[in-house]
Amino acid sequence: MDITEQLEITKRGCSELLIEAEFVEKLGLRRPLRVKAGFDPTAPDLHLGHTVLINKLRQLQDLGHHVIFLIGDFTGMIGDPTGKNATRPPLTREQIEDNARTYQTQVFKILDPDRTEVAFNSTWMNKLTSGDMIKLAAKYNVARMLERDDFGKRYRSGQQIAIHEFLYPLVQGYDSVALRADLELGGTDQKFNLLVGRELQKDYGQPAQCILTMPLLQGIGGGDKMSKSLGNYVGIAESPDQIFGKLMSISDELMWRYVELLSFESLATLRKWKNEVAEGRNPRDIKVTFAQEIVTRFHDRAAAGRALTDFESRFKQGEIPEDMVEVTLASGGEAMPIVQMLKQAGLTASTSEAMRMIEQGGVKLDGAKVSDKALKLPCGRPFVIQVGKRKFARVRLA
RNA sequence: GGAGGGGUUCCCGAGUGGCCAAAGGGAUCAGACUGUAAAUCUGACGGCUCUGCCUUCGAAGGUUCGAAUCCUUCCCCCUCCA
Repeated sequence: MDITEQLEITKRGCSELLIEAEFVEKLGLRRPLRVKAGFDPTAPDLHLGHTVLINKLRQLQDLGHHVIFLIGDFTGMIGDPTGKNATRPPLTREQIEDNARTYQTQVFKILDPDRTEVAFNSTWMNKLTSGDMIKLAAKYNVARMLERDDFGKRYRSGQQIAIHEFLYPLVQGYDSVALRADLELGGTDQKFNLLVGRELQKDYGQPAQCILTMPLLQGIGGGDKMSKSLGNYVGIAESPDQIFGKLMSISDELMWRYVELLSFESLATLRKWKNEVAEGRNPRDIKVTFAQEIVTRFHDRAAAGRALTDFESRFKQGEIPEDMVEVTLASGGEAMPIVQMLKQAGLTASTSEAMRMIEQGGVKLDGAKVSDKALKLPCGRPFVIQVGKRKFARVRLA
């Protein structure tokens, strides 16, 4: 593939490519480039936000480059300095290996296992002597460290910076030296650390790696970055229905960002889609195609098909989904107030919320809106209860 | 070590003795609209055996008919100086 095309694919969706001219030069070498990306060894439960970077690795892999999936087991002892959790309990060897395995099963849904080298930075870091460590530390100085935004802020505001935190960027940089990386990928927040790698490689007499930073993916609500704690994420281990439904709920505007960063459709196809939408095609169609692609990636084509038909019947035609949670509640043979059922079936967080939902007309029983808060339901036959648009359960009293 | 400022319901943030389950904003949820969405509008947003009752305003005590608001002790955070 010609260099211009490779460059375009590499830059797709990225935040920055440093330094583009150097990268073009490296491509001109006509050999597989060594592409490095580091990952934290803490418990990995990946969501689509994490996959932005991994997708990029995949694209580079498809271009014939050599991807090194680096697990920062040594760096994990330091913990990336965020100022928040400077002291993190060190992981045991066992935990790290366990996490590494989980990582791989998830990551290899995207990356080609045969063309991916998995490395642990403890491999070389544990061999460094104290003397080597001092030599490494001597390569950088405090003023430069303080250029890192996070360190700078903390320094100016008088918050503590532990000495070992300075080692984090150095170790990460040294990894690039040890791996002779040609290109390192990271989130935009990693820019500083990635640049340290460049500097250290020069110090160690190697050509400096190029740097490709990827933006943080926004959550499904737009706005904040996707994160588990904000609840605006799409986990790659989620069910086809969940993934599909969540992706369909994103805004039209955000959809383009998602497609750019998450889809493997070619840039030409993306341009075509945009034109079509500009000419009046319903963006919904694009979203369906895209959501199908993602479900297929983490499950399979059949699951994607099912998720779609399920989704259509549920929302478009207002029908209830085929498979829903089935709950059996013990009532001791007595009829149970519906608010209790809603709570006990996990459809609402409390009976108070159940009351509110009914008041607001958000509760349906066998498809009919419930308006009586005091309604009691008898034992025996199952009821299909719906709360809001998305929550369903088939509940039976025993 | 010294001086000062704070800790309020998911978050930010008002409230300085009763009208406070606590303003306002954000987030979230429901309803309408729609393309399932966004935007917009409406409403909800501690709990319960729900026209009432119970528990919340860093923690524990105390004053008072009555406290998020006053007092005491303790815990935690921040700013400035050394």
